[in-house]
Amino acid sequence: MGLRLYNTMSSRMEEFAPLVDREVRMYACGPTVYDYGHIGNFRTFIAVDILRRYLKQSGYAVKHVMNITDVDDKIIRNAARDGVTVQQYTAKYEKAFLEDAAMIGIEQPTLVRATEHIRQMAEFVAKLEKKGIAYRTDDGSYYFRIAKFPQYGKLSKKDFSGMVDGARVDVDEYEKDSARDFALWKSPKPGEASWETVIGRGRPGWHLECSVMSMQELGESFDLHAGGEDLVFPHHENEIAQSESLTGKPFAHFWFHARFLLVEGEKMSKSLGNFFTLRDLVLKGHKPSSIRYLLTSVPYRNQLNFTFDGLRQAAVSVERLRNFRSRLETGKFADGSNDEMQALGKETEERMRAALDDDLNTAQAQAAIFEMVRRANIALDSGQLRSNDGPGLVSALNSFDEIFAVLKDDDLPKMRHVLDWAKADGREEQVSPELRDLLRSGQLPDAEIERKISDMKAARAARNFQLSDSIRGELTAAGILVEITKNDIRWRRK
RNA sequence: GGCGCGGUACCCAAGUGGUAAGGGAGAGGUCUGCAAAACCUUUAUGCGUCGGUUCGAUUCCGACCCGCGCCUCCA
Repeated sequence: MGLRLYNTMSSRMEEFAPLVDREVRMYACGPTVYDYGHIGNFRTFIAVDILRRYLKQSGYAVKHVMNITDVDDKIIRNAARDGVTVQQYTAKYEKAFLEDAAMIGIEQPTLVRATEHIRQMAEFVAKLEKKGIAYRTDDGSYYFRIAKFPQYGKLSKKDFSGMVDGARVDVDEYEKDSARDFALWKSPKPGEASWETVIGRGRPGWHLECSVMSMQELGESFDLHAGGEDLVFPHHENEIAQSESLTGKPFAHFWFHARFLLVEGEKMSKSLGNFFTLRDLVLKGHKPSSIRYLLTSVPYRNQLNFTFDGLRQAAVSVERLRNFRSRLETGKFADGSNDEMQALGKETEERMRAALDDDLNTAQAQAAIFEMVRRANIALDSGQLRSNDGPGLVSALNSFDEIFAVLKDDDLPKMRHVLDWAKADGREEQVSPELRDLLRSGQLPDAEIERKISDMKAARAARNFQLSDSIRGELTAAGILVEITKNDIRWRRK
């Protein structure tokens, strides 16, 4: 039993088998760094991250490459507008993107940048032109001649066979042989960035960069290519056309596409006022772990409705898991072992594996872990959980977290970092009271809290509940949650 | 218009030709000095609507209604 994935190319589920045994070469289309990343972007990147993590957990060596699109029309225009270089313009957003990705638990792939491959892209176009597949227009732009690639449309299932080739179609400023022919290389515009290359001055088309960089890093044929569903056409279709018409070999074997998310039931857009960057959400006081959890809770091929209610629910779910782990780690159990608990850990790991093998069904994997938590909590409550049972359950939790990455309680420092950024960036008015409130709990040092906790213990030993409660009140006000258990007091930050 | 996806309890959401995972919320309860955490009970004879196939359909087929995506660079 291995991983089965939906392949956009074949429109069906397929057994995933890499070209080279035990090694996966995958390429994911990354961000265009012209602004801060929004939650829609991160849904896709998290879906790819889940795939990457699960491949690793399944024993594959994963070579995962992602591009940073640091040159495109919008970037060039904005840079020209601001009077800075393309590099100066994108540096800020690339840095922000990488910080955000790390904040939300995305493992960093090997990064490749478009601006560092301009020469190779021009050479690629030159080769295509030599084969008669690319052609130059009077203004110095280059286009891909779709008529030369009969399979064009095979990924997006579009039929271009009825197209009349050679009929000259007028498309405002450019002269193309066919309206469908797409730009490989664009001629320079006055006042905007361009590069001098073997095919002349200009700038690369967007589709070209992914073909060139993926094949350079992973070879002419590789295992899997990922991106958001919107990239199926034309971006990925064009990559296939460019790459396969040049090499004559199959390009990527699996095509992995993440579905768009909705926000409060509607497509996210600035005009609807439901457009959120990751940083917007943190400034509203939402934890990165809540956001990650919510984004992983619906399988990647289903539409996910992102709501603030859902975000709060996700926070509670994560809390439940963290509480459970803390119970396991800090509790004292009688010696011995319990057969049911011994089996539970293994059973849960198997259920999670079966769920993820099934086209990364994250919802079912989560259901499996919660089932375990409930059953183990019952055993904990009744004293049936023994000292030898802990490790198996912790191991299942760890397997879960290798994929979902929400158990580590490091939200507050991450959120503080966003707060600092907001201050430095003049966005102080966007900082919500909720965020400020939350971050206060980080201000009391551990030693101070421990001291108050031992005061509480002393007061309780003397049955001075009034004093104990007032100390607890102070801690609660400072954002510290205090739990009194049978023979101990546990605390954590809100 | 062409191609594709989906409509499951108060909310989010998985799933199956044989009688509905999981999470959240609400209500009641157990435990507890109180609180928190945890646990228990409870909330869809029902899975958009209407037909059909079948011993049996939420699951397959058809029609319709509604939502969503792609169809010139938005993940």
